[in-house]
Amino acid sequence: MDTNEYEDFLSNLKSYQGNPKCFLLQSLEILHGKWTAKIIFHLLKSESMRFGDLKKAIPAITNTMLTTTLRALEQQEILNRRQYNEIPPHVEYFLTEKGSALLPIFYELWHWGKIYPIENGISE
Amino acid sequence: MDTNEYEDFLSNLKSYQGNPKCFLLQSLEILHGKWTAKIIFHLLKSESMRFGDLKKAIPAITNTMLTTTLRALEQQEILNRRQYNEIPPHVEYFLTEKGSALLPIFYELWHWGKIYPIENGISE
DNA sequence: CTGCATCCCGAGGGATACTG
DNA sequence: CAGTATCCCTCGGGATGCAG
Repeated sequence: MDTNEYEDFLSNLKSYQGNPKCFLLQSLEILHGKWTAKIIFHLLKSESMRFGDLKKAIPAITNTMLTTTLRALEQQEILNRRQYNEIPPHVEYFLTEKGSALLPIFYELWHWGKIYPIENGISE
Repeated sequence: MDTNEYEDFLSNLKSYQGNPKCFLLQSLEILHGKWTAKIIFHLLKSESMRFGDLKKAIPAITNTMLTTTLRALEQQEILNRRQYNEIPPHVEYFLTEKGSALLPIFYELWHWGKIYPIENGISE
């Protein structure tokens, strides 16, 4: 973690006066969907995954939601779609640089959750 | 950022095989509400705030949602409620240690959003 | 000032079946 | 294999009014 950068953040935080361009809250919107984080999570550890791989990794997700979420993430340039023109179809999804840069956020979330575990554990 | 801790995280990430106790995704649930992050955000910079202060800081929120979100955060021990038995009523909200520990997550979100700004800026 | 009660709405998400 | 097409429904959130 860059110390100067961190100071910058703190001073920005303190001086915030309702500024609409708030990086922080915008970033959070990226992760808002029910499945968004799970998909990014699996792509962070696997370089690239096919549609079916993601379905296997996240059994509860439906085709519709997987497609919808993937499309949304693609549009936000979090991930890319690589299509091989074969029969049967073969499509791979992988994080962009922007998507991979989410790793530190995931680390901090993990770290926080480890220190302050949730009592009412989430079942699924 | 602790390097050993980070290595731990990476190895956990790689070896994840559908483990239901996923700190990462549980932590994310904390921030899911529409107003949750905004409230924490304002408390991070102000030590303590009254109900009315939060309403002024987040004009778009309704009484109902402010109350609901505050109660939820209180139950999760993110913040505490201090009530002064005065007329008129006087209540203050402030982050717990657990709540304050969210700061690094907010820093990383801010940092990421600064590097990769969102084109279709969020209006409000 | 700080909230609760009530009623209401729509978007986000789910189920199922079908296709190139 | 990798999706579309439809239809359906829950529930998170909004509006308004009242109360201690």
